Amino acid sequence: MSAKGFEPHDHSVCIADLMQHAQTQCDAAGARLTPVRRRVLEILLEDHRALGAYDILEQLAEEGLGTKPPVVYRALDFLTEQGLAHKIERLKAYTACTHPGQCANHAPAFLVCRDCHAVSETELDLADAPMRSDAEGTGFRIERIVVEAEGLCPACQDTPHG
Amino acid sequence: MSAKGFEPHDHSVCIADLMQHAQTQCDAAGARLTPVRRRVLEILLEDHRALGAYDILEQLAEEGLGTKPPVVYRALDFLTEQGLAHKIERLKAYTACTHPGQCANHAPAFLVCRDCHAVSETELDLADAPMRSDAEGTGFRIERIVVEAEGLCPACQDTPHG
DNA sequence: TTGCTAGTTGTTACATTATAACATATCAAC
DNA sequence: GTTGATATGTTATAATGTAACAACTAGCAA
Repeated sequence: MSAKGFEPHDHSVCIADLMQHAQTQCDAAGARLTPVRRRVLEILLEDHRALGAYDILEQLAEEGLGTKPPVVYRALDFLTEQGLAHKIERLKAYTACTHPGQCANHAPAFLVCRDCHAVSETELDLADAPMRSDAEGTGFRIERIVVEAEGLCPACQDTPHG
Repeated sequence: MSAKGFEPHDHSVCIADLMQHAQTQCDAAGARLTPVRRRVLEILLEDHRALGAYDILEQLAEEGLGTKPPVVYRALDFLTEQGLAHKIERLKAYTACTHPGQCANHAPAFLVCRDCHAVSETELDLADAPMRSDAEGTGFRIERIVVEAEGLCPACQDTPHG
């Protein structure tokens, strides 16, 4: 699977696969995918979009899973630490990882629709990261790379505010 | 302390050049580099670092140039629209552009020290942007690319919290 | 069983970042 | 000097995020 956000696919299978992977990975890591954490991941997976922390919290509240900001921020911290979700810095919003288990030599890179916040994720090979040579020349030690391309997804080019 | 690519340089010349360029560019564009805007740019240029909006505002306040958030945010909006400053999304902070006039076919890319917030800017050729092929394949229209490599600058590798 | 430990959740309170909206002032052209 | 556009001053509040501590829970050991 490459950038799949904007391409049709069987999304229920997509969700099931990623939830399954999440459970497996947490088991292997000795981490606990508790009800809140699991539900936050499910909410993020409902759509390939970025959601604000308070949007997620609203859903949790409706379902009786928590009403205060720390609840959702802690779940998001857990999920991002496990590599199961990512923050889209540009939007201050969060999205489920669609390339789990590929974080070793890769950095996630995103296509982000500025209109509907749809997100498509691909992986960037760290070996040929753009500014790698600059970093090496100056002795800067890169730990993490944020790559976010902002623009309009196909749907929003046709019907803005979709 | 200054870091242009984290390399030593005559920073007073660096500042003078960039201020001169800013003035020229604003004149050409029919934009007004007013006292507040000019001063904000100068503050950003004092160091090759990213500063929070409220840090800048604090300086403006000391100098009697403004005390309320909109003052600094409006100046920053102006400067970023003119391509004279950039926002480092990852830090919610702002830095002066060190490659003015190169925004046509290039996207700025940053090395950002997570410790001292020093910033080094390079330009990325949009033609070989990482996710370009993905975007073209799906019909996504890229308008802007955020590239921020976070890590430790040489100085902070030696003396954390420098 | 009891109680310990580590991790998770609940809650209060607050910090930080950012913007909407409207009044006032200034500039630049006519 | 009037006018229209642009810039600034100000109030108020929105949106995002965190520190700190109390309460609960699961797993485990005595």
